[in-house]
Amino acid sequence: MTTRKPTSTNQRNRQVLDEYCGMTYALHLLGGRWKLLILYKLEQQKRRFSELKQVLPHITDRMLTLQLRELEHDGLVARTVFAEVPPRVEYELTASGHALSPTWKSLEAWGNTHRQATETMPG
Amino acid sequence: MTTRKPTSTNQRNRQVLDEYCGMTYALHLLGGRWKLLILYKLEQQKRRFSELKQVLPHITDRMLTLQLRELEHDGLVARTVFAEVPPRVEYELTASGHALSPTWKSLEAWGNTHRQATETMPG
DNA sequence: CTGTATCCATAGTGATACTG
DNA sequence: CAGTATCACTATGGATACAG
Repeated sequence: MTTRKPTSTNQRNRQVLDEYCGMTYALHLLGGRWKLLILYKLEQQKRRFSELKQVLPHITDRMLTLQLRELEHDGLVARTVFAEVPPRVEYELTASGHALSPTWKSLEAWGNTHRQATETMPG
Repeated sequence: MTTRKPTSTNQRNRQVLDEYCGMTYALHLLGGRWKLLILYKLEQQKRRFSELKQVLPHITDRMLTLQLRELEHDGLVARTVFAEVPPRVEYELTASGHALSPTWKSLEAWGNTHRQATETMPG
């Protein structure tokens, strides 16, 4: 039975999250292997589906679609379909998406600093 | 065979990460359901194992131990064992752990803002 | 070109019982 | 008190084939 629902990732207990802060909420929106990377690539410029695949070399069609859908659902990415032949779809960040910039700059800075501080660690 | 190694979470392809930035590196150190919460609780004050269990009501012994070990291994948390009876162990943030404060304040702020902006969204 | 459907492997998490 | 061991389940991610 199990009622499989593979069309959505990160749909864990929201109840648990609600007990905590915006931080945890944010982490769940951003969790997973690809979302931050996608956001990062879209911050630079708006891109088409195939362009995202090129700048995210290891991602599969399925995962890109899935992650993009969730990002769209969560209001971080806007999707524009052009009624053309061949079909064209463009993705770009919303205001909320762009508002994340300071955060991940901070996170990136911390990551780099901490990485250096522990660079002798085995991989 | 599969060589099960359940003692460590978040040990995915580091190769993929290396292509990217400190942000992604940081996300892998911080990923998972509990780490940010643990860090958050430890920033307020140093705590014992049982005290952490109390402030993290839904966590299991196993997960708390696992996450704490990784945090310790990654240099974010310091563990102090007191040779007493009954045993006492205290956890506290390292300098690197504390250095994350600005980041998660930023993330939390974004989370709260975005949450309000989308609060009409269905759960 | 931009996806969707199906099947599958693995990582992450949790429940429970047991130990120094 | 502060863990460890074992087993099980679910979510996440991936391969491949197919479709509008």
